[in-house]
This record gives sequence, structure tokens and C-alpha cells, in this order.
Amino acid sequence: MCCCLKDHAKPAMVCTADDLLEWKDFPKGLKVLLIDKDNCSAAEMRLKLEQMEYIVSTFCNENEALSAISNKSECFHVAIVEVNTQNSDGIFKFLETANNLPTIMISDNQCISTMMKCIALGAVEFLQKPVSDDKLRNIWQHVVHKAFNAGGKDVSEALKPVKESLVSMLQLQFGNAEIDKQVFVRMENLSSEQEKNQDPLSGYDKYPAPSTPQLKQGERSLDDGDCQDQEQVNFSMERDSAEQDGECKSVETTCGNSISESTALSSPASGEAVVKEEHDSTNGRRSELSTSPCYESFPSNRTSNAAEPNRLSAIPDTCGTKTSKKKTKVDWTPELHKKFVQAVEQLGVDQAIPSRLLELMKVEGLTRHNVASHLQKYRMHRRHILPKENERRWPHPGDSAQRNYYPHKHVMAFPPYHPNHTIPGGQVYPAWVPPGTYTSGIQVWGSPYYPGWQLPNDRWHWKPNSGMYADAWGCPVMPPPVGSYPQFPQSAPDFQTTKEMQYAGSIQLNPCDLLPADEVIDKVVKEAINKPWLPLPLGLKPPSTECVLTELSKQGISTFPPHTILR
DNA sequence: TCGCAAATAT
DNA sequence: AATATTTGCG
Repeated sequence: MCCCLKDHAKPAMVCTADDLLEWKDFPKGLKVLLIDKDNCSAAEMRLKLEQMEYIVSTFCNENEALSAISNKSECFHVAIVEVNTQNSDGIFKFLETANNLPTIMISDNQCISTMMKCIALGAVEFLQKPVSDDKLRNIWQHVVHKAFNAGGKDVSEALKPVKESLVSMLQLQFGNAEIDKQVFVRMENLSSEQEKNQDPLSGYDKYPAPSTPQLKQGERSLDDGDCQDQEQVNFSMERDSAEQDGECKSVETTCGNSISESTALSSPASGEAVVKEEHDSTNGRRSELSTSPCYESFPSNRTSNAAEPNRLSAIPDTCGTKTSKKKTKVDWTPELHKKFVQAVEQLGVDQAIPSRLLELMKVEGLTRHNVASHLQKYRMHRRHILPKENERRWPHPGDSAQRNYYPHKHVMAFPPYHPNHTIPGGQVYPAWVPPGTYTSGIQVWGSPYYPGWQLPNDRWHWKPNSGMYADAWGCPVMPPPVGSYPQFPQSAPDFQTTKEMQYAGSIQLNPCDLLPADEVIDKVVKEAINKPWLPLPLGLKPPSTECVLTELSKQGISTFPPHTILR
């Protein structure tokens, strides 16, 4: 909704064009009944409210207002009523009569008893005059609250359409994520539950006085870390500090309080709001983007839209055409990176070039520049970072070139406890295919599973200690009983096709690394998980071919380029 | 177009 | 302050 919300450090909400459009105008058109004898303040409030797109009907006294309500010539969604010591009785009567109308009291003084009585009679809020713009702007919250909490029967005719539109909005808004649906359902249940509880001793329901009727956070189930699937490129919109756009502003304030907040809360933190525009010098292809807040951890259950994996759905900038100023930023999610790596491997590390990669990736919205940039980074890691680390660890005069693929910190996962245990050749698996020695097999588990050379921050949702190691590989990963490997039947042989492999297999264990301490193991596992490009530490094994194929098929990938199939 | 490196953005 | 991405340039 609010692509303009800057309060949300993490643009965690998912935005779709429709959502934005829907929310943008939400409060617009709500009818406000205003009773204020003070013509000045009445006019002032009316003006402000109208600027906020509310439709205001002003009355000088409660009788006029009541008659308007009673003859049903007009309907109202919310009322703002001024109360003072002189007119209090009449106002109380109004409150009692118009008990279906969310009524906000305003007054110059704060007579506690008057306040108390108003609230007791059903007023939803009691505000001191002058009422701040924010308060005015947010009066719609009472409408929503009433619509959802009054219980079906109590929802006035005026509120019904509001509720309906809210419901549809919410469905739209939350339509994508399962989690959000839950929220939605909860809201629905909530209102029906209240409806049930209402009859007996409905004292409470009769006098709801939520000063801030917002969707309560506690009422929604937030399962973060639980979102996956959806592979799309995420373009995060760079929040523009200058929020000059009036329209944006209104969206911001409108959504910023409760609704958008709830959305943000219910969306997995991993998401990114997106929108953007970018100039692709290449073919003028316009890239706009969408966002997909979910990242997938390997064994993800790709349940939802596997439909258009390569698509960057377009999102119109709802915040006005000015969004064109916003820059785009490609979000290299694991999915996207995986795609990238696969493309690189398909072309062969050496022949991979941006334009070609772009074609292979088939990701709409992605530009050659984006790919080039990523490729640059990718190569950088291979060329510099890894070699250095490797060199440090395993100095090997005369063979530095080859060792470039051996990454840093080669912590032995669970080295043999027995000093005399021999490490079988081929137990070490290099993750990256060395330049020029690209061969089959390796990339299969090197890429599809671990998309990157790096898994930056938590967005990848790989939770090192969550017992997902096994899942990540599709096979158990925890150390088997001391000294035995039989639990991992697969295939050392499959990976012994390159010099690297052989080299790796011949490496001598450093006594210092033979510490099977738990923390060491933990560290190793974490490392293996977080740095998939590294060869698996001794003891950790790559997934079996079966596992790989099974997993891939689960992900809807049933065909493989010939060279990617393990033999 | 590519790819490096500086500039920017988070 | 570090890192990730974009932008500029040869």
C-alpha cells in the first residue's frame, strides 16, 4: 500500500498495484456528521476533513443532526460531536439515539464526568479541541473498528458497504500470503465472535470506547521466517526522503496508522516493497517491478505461484508518476541468484557474459546492467576473496591457481575422532567449478542448492540452528557416529572428476582441526550452510543424486541440461 | 557490449 | 564503517 511509508525501515510489505490503488483512496468518501455550534471551528474542521476527502455534513445542534439521521435521507459513517456544559444533555440524547454511529466527542474543556458519560453512552473517543489534523485524518479508524467489531447485526446500513469494501480490500491485500489470509480470517472470526458474545451481557459491546481502534498486533499471527516460494526479482524501491508528493503523503498517513501497519506486520520481514523504474539502455525494455517477499530456503515447499517464476510483475507507481525518480535496486534473492548461477554454469563460467546471462535467466525486468554487476561481484568473489582465504589456509606452493577454488576456513566438519582414521579420497567437494575445469556433477549441487557465493544477512532465511541442515542438502547432515560415514551412501566418486577434487582429496588434516567440539561442529555446519560455495567440510556430504533430483522435481524442475546431471 | 572502478545507497 | 548495487567510462 504505501510505497511511501518510510516509517517501515524494512519495506516489508508486499505491494501490488491493486493494493495500492485500493488503499490509496480508502478514507475518501466516508461521510462525517459534524455537530459544532461554534461556526468557526466547525468550518475549520469541515475544511480540513474535506481536504482529507471526507464528506462532511455540518449541523448546529443535535436535533438537526438526529432528524437528518432519522429520515435516512443521509447516511453517515462517523460523527464528530462537540459537547459543552450547555448542550450536554442534548448531546447525550444524541449519543443514545445514534448509538450505531461511531461518535467522536470534541470539547473545549475536559470535564471528567462529561467525558465519562459520553464514553459510557458509546462515544468512541473524547478529544480536546482543537483537534489535530492527525486525529481528524484518522477518524476513519473508528469506522473500520465499528464495521468489524460491532457484530453483523449492529453494523448500520452505512457501515455495511464500508465493511464490505474493507473485506475485499483485505482479501486483495492479503491474498498472496497464507499468513495474511489467516489474519484476514481472524478478523472475520473476531467480528463474528463478538457478535456471539454480544447478546447476553452486552454491556461492553454497547459502550465500546477504543481510543485507538486499531488492528491489534497481537491478534494477528505472525509467522515470520515462514514465507517462501514465489520467485521473482525483487526491486526495492529506494525510499525517497523527499516526500513532496501530496498524494503520497495522504497515502502514508492513511495507511500508516493501522492498516498499513498491520500489513507490514503480517508480511514477512523479508519482503520488499517495490516499485521502480529503470532505464535499460539495451533494449529500452522497461523494467518495473514487483516484489516478492519470500525467499526460499532449500527444501522449500513451493506451494504457491510457481506459475510465473521468471516474471517481475509490473507495478504501476501508485504514488504518482513521480516515482520515476526512484531508483531501482535489484534484490538478488536466493532464487534469483540461483537462476543466475545456473545461467553462468550453463554458459560455462568463462563464457558467461551479461547479455547472454540475461537471456538465459529470462527474468523480466532485469537488465543487462544488473546482471553485469552481479557477475562482477560473482567473479570478484571467485578471483580474489576465495583464493586469498584459501591460500592462507592451505598454502600450496606451485599450485596456487588450482587452489583458488578452495575457500577459506576449511573447518573440518567432524573429523575423524580416531587419529588413525583415514580420510577417504573424494570426501571433499569443491563448490565452485574451477575455471576451465568445469565439469558435470559439481555444479549440480553447487548451484541449485546453494545459490550463492554468499548468503547475505537474514533475508535468506537460512537459520543455522534450526535443524535445517539436513533439509538444505536434502539429506542428513549432522555428524554421524564417530568414525563412520555409512549413513551417507552417496557418491564420493561422483565428484572426483577434477583436479581440484583430487587435490582436495589428498589434503592432509591439520591436527588443530581435529577438534570435534560441539561448537566446532556447529560452526562448521553454519559455515557450510552460509557459504555454499565452499567445499563441504570433511564429514559433511553433498546430497545424493536421488535427493537432488527429488528436490528438484518438487520444485517443478524435471528436466536438466545434460551436463548438469550427475553421473 | 564488456568489465572495471568510482559513486551511491543501505 | 562495511557492503551491496548502480553508474560512468574506456
